[in-house]
Amino acid sequence: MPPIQVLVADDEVMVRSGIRAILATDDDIEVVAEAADGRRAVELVRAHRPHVALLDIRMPELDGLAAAEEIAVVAPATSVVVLTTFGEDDYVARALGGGAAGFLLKASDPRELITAVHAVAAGAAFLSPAVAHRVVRRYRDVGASATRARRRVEALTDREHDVLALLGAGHSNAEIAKALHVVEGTVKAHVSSILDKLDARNRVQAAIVAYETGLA
Amino acid sequence: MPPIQVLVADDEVMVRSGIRAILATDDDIEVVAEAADGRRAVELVRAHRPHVALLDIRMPELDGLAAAEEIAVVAPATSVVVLTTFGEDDYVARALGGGAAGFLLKASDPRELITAVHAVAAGAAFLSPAVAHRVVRRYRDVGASATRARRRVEALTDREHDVLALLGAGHSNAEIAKALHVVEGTVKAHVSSILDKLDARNRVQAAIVAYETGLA
DNA sequence: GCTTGCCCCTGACGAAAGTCGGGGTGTCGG
DNA sequence: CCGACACCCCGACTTTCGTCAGGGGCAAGC
Repeated sequence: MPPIQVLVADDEVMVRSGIRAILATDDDIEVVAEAADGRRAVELVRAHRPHVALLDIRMPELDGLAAAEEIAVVAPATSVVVLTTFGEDDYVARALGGGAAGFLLKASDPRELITAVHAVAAGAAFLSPAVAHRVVRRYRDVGASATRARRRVEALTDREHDVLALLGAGHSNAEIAKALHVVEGTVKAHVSSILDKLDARNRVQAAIVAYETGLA
Repeated sequence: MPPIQVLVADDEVMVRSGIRAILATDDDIEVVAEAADGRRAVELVRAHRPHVALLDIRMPELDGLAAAEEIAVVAPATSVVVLTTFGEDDYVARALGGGAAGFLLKASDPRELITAVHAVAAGAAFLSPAVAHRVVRRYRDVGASATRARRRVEALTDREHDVLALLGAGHSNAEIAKALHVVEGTVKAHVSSILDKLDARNRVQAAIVAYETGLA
């Protein structure tokens, strides 16, 4: 098969040549361009259409995150790997949200770099160990709690569902009553029943359940 | 370096030998054991301590998900890759939650299999393209709302933070008062101030903010 | 056709939440 | 030194919640 074409972007020459050297050890990878800032990286991606773009976050002009977002728009076929020193949570969220397929720490084993390039070139996601933990944990937490909560919510009647959805959005009983065209007393009774079924002691706990199931 | 030792578990012989054949093309990978069901897979992992365990989800005795969970406990050094036909959301959540580091679809390019083994052996996470989308999307959504909420929470004082955390967990003012060793009136005043700063009309809305920031 | 059970509705009443005004303390700039 | 300010604390008052004890409709089973 044809080699994987890669663009490398980092403001330090040393780092760029280091990455080049590492990637050179793999026959299937070819570095086709280098950029010292984010703006130039985007331009070169437009020109070369590489399979993979390796972007440092800390770069002048346009940082790696902003560059990743632009690349996702102007060259969606190019997979972006974001490279950084720290696995800061906000960075990870923004990188992945912005369309990056990989997130690699500079402290990683050089071989990970090669693996990551192969992975994202194939369309998969690759996350450095330290980063992977957080993403997976969060994914699991959200998924697990949602599943748990969903089971309890299934016991509710249709009307109670309606009430819970509004309750979970932070509405008062009076507001819910108006929305459902009943008097407040009715809503209170429904809420009472909901609390009972969800095993909640007050509406805040019920709201959390609603929130977890995506009702709110 | 020493080759990556791999265990392959699938109830069909054909699939196992197929995987073997694919992995054989990589010099750094060595299949050290095969299992036809989950129970046996766990036993063999205990015995061989391979670097990577490749588990099909659909297996007799113990399915791949349950096996992955057991392996995470009895042999945490072994990285698990879950292999399946469909990227069903519940499967992904359970697999990753159960400690799997990789999730691969059988429809994938065979080369992904090799890349995935390398990736998880290095401690990273590897997700098949289709699966990666979902995980990343969810991660981003959660992260985005958390970031938004976090900004508002920064305006709170230390004490208000404490109160919000307990409030978000569904505790009553009386309970919060007891926990913080103040009288209820004080807590109410704090809550009032929190509602003001968070632009919330009642404690449920405040709780949602707390929940989004991970305070609760 | 009657009972039993479930759902949706309602009003009254005690309990919790939220508002308001205010007191004490520490810190910072005039 | 002394406002001005921010934080934490408190109690009295009003509003909202949550519980309790029902009534009416509707469908399933005897």
